[in-house]
Amino acid sequence: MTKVPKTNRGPVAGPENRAALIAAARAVFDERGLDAPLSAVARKAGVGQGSLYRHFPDRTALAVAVFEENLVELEALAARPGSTLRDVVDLATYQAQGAAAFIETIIVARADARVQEYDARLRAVLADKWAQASESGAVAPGTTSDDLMLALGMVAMFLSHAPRAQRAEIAERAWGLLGPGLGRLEAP
Amino acid sequence: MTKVPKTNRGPVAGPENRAALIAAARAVFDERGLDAPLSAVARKAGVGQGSLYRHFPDRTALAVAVFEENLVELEALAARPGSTLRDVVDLATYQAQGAAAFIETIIVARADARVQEYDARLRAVLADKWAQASESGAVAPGTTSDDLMLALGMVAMFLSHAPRAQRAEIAERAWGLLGPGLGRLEAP
Amino acid sequence: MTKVPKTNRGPVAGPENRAALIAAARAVFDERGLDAPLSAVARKAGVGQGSLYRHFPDRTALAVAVFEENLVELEALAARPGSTLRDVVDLATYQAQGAAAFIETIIVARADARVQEYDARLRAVLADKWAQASESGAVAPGTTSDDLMLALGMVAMFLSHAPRAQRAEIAERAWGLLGPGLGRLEAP
Amino acid sequence: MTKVPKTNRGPVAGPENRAALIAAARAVFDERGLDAPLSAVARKAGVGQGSLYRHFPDRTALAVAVFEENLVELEALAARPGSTLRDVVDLATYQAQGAAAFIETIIVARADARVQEYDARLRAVLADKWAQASESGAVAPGTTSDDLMLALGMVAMFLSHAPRAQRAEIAERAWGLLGPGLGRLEAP
DNA sequence: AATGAATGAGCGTTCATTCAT
DNA sequence: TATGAATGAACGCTCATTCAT
Repeated sequence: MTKVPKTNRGPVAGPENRAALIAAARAVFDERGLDAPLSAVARKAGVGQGSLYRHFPDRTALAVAVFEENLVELEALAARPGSTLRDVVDLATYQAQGAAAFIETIIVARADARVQEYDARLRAVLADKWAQASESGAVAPGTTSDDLMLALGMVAMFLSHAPRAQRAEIAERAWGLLGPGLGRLEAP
Repeated sequence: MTKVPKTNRGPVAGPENRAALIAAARAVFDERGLDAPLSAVARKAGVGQGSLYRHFPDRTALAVAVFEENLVELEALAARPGSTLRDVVDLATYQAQGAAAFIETIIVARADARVQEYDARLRAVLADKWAQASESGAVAPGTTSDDLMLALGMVAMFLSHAPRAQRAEIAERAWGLLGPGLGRLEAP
Repeated sequence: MTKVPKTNRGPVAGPENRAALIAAARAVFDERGLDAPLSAVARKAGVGQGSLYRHFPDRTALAVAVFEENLVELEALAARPGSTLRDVVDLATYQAQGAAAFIETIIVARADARVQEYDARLRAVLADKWAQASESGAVAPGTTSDDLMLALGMVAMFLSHAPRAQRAEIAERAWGLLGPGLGRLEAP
Repeated sequence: MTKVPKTNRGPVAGPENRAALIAAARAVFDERGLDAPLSAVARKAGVGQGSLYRHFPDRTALAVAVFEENLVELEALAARPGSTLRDVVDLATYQAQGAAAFIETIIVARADARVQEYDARLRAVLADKWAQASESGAVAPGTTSDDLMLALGMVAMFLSHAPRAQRAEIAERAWGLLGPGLGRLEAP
């Protein structure tokens, strides 16, 4: 008559669960749309509802976590010696396509502290790279890295509601239109 | 189980109610966000739930009605002799600021027949005006009116989630970035 | 600017509408199930909601009307010289198959005065014919016309929820089981 | 927007709730008719709406649960050495009187997989007992256990809409009529 | 620390019924 | 007299959130 609890692997499971939840969220929201029930994420991650809440108290926390994963990649690329501003923009665009379902969440919650922190970090990466490109004359005169943030925001926002299959093409066309206004972006 | 309705002003109330509902929807969604309860719209319009559903069976119908109101204005402007493509784009941008809360609804429902009809009408207005502007060399070489649709879509989508107070400034900056890629847009 | 009311053919339309409504009710309830909206009946009959209500203030009124149409036929058959009790039962069974969707309504509303009046008339027809059959020894000893009412009720009730395509076969099997308990029912 | 639930007795309440819901359903549907609101069942069971839906996602699930409770009893009786087919039929008839409000639900949903499974189990019990009775010559020649299923269906369906107080008497009269067609049903 | 059943407010939607025209 | 838009209570259902285990 001894009870056999399903599993409770103790503290070690924490980080694993966190990662599993992020991956599950990417999959679930991409498949079932932005307002899929959070319970579906927990189920997909093989984790209880309560654990989801412990790690991510709301949708915004989940979205920020996804973008932070992406941001780490982006910062790494930016730090790589030969990388250009254009490379960074291209990666960000590519990431947006894979995190489309979270974009709106983060835009809506732009006043949230966690989002603002993320935003500042992204802004810093771009500003830094922009300064480099600027020295090489690779940006349009009279523009700033804020313009690039705006452009990226527009592209990301538009991609966020595009059918997955068309995202790449749309992104290319969109940057085609924005290119002349921003500059080459390719530092030598 | 007998119902005692407060008032029933009869069928004449129909068109009035329709207009009241659209106005209420503009107000409610703008104040309370895109997923304000439809019941709030009915209440604000001073109309029963059932009447809301008779006029607008779903959110998309409401959004399309708002955009169709706007489109009539836009078609009138486009038909006015001296008007330029830029005038049309400016009006569309201005309208988007006032209908921000409906933009996402219509983008999400892009496969819906009612939306597609609206989309075709808008596309026609722009294509027509684009052809004029093209003759005067007011558009960037190699671009088409589809590029303008994309640009308008991006701007509108981005405005849709911007705080009302910043929309005008954002729109201006956005078109500033898109201008070089599209052309002057001002037919002589 | 003269208003053109759809149609209002005056009092003459009354009886026509009544018949159209009954026919529409048969069709609609048979297709869409017992709880199809009454508005669908009005629409199918090409008649306003209000007119439906004038003629038939509730579902029961509609059901009773259908059964009264049937009852007229049944009384005519019963009055025809050579007809046997079995003929009457067969016709009633056949009618039940065509009015299946109304049977439950009438059973549920058995306490309603209109239903009781219908019930009494049906009972009278059967009792009369039963008396005839009884003289010829065509009914099982110890049974009464009340037993026949019960049997008919059971068959009708069961048919009321059977798929249309199986009703005839079910009816036959059912009477096959009930036959020995009731008697031949065929007066010479 | 924080919720303050009255109580949450935790997972242990699960099985208790399930039983309470079935009991509540029996009571509520019997008192208030077949289409009593499900919320009334939840309230009577002292359980949240969501819990009702977790246990029984629709009316059919509730009806099947009730009949399965009954079926367990029936199978037990059938397995008892001295029991006759008639005993089984009598118990089923008795059970139908207590579950009257669910009968129609189950008949209407006859295509549902859960109902079909129940149906198959019931059919099996009757077929088994029928075979026994058949050996003793207790069934009418030319009939099969399918005829018994039909008869039981008719009786149950008719009972389902009979006033509680009259059910026992009606059942007796009904089987009185059906008896001669089916046989004695009493194995020695 | 993890689980997942329980909770219940709130949503969209339906439809019997009324009544100005 | 006929029309059909207006009404609004009530339903089924979902899901973010809590908390006993």
